[in-house]
Amino acid sequence: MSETALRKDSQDGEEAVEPKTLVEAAYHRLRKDIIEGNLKPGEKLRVEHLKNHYDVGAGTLREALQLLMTDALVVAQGQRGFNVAPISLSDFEDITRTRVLIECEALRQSIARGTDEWEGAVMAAFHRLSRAEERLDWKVGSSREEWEARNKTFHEVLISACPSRWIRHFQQLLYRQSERYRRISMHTSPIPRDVHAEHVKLCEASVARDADRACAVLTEHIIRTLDAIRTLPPSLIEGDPAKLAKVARTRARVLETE
Amino acid sequence: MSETALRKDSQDGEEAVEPKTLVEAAYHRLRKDIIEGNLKPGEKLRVEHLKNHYDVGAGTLREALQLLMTDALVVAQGQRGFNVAPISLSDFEDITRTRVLIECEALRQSIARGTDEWEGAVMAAFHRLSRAEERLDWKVGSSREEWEARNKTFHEVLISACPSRWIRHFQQLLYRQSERYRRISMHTSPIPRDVHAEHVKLCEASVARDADRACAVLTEHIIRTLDAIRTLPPSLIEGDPAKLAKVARTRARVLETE
DNA sequence: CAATCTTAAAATCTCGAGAAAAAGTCTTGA
DNA sequence: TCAAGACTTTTTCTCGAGATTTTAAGATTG
Repeated sequence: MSETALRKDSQDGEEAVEPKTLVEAAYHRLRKDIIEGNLKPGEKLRVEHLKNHYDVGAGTLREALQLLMTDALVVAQGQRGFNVAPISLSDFEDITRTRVLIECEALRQSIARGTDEWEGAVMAAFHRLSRAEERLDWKVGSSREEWEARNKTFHEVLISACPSRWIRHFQQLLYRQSERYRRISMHTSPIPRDVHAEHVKLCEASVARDADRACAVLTEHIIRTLDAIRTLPPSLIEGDPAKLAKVARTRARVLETE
Repeated sequence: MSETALRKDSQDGEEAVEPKTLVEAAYHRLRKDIIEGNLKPGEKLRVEHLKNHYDVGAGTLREALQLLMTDALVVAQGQRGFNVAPISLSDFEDITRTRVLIECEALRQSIARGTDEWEGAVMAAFHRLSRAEERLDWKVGSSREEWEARNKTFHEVLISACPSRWIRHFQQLLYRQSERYRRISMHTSPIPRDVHAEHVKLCEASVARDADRACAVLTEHIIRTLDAIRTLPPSLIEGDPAKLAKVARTRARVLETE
């Protein structure tokens, strides 16, 4: 159904289980399109058009949409259908701050209760991430996707020893949200940070069981993405209602004629 | 749709807006029944039977169920339908600990950024809660419900000055979860704590802008409910699958013949 | 020209029926 | 007595069509 920590099929590190139902499949495809920006923030999601594009019935698509509300990637109001959740700088600031709170707590718990096996998993994930970072070319999509996946895995493994299901659930929610913003910064931001150095320090501090230092590094790490977004032109981030409506209209026509 | 902080219709303190659609109505009724325990934890939710009871179509009920997954009150797996989210002592411990983290952060932010108007609202909510506590009789349902509502409002107002939508969202999620457990302790627990004294201290510290003390009191306050649950016989809390299946069966028949 | 009312179009919401899957039941055999 | 397999029943999942509401456009009036 979803890989959220509160649900049962969540122990996969990299890839989720096979969707068993059309609703799940549509849910995953929609989520991907929203996070990757194929469906723009604030855009109206017309069931009539989308059902053709995703090859499912109207009711099925509606259910997938309802499911996406769980991740706060889709919003709905009364009798006026669904919209992609809008984005804004203030929202991203909120997400970032809250993520610092949640993820640091998760890391603290993980460091406190992690076993040797956990340390090994951290080292392994770090190593795989390092390899991906070595051959990372921002202009090549596949390379970027590989890094993205391994980065996610690394952060997940770091807090995998956190025993709290709710903390992990919130972490996933916020990470997924921030993914949307990171996409924007990756496509446009010209300042390549030394993420590798940050990962090194984070890995070291964690395995050394220095919770305070690890959290400090992690906080820095998370906040830097916020700074990268802050330098972007506001037009990319702000959800101008008029512009969004136009985008939604044109997009709908495109999907219609496909 | 729901009063979650992330959605738009959330500024009502006491009662939500009128449901504009059948899905919303079914969602609210189902949520009420789950929180109040009319639908037992772990119980199977058969669409075929429930749609009669709630007087909606099958698809409509399915959508309401999907929506309830947002609040983690309903779980679903693959092709095997929906279940009420099970409960357990360890889950409640997790909820409580996470709630302490979230709610303290919310209170800190609220105390830091609250205006005089906020102080006034806190005093007002506290006063109304005190009145309800004066005439609180645990054996009278209406009195208990009044207290429950005002208690919720008081805690909501306390953190209403917290500017973070996500923190407020998580707070509502966790509060709603804990409501299920509190119901159990209220119906059976014989140890009436002096909640009023706790509320007094909490209110005083908050208005005095003493964040550290307020959080300490709040932490105590939240954890005490956990202690109350801990004294209960495990049978009330544990979700025995076999027993639950039986309960589900009989309950389904009851609904069917109604 | 702006504002309001009327009319037409599009989109949402809702329902019931049919296909696919799971669970339950019964028979058969060791 | 227990286990395995085939059959039946129940339940879930999916789809398309009709009713209701929102949105857009056009006409009318001050």
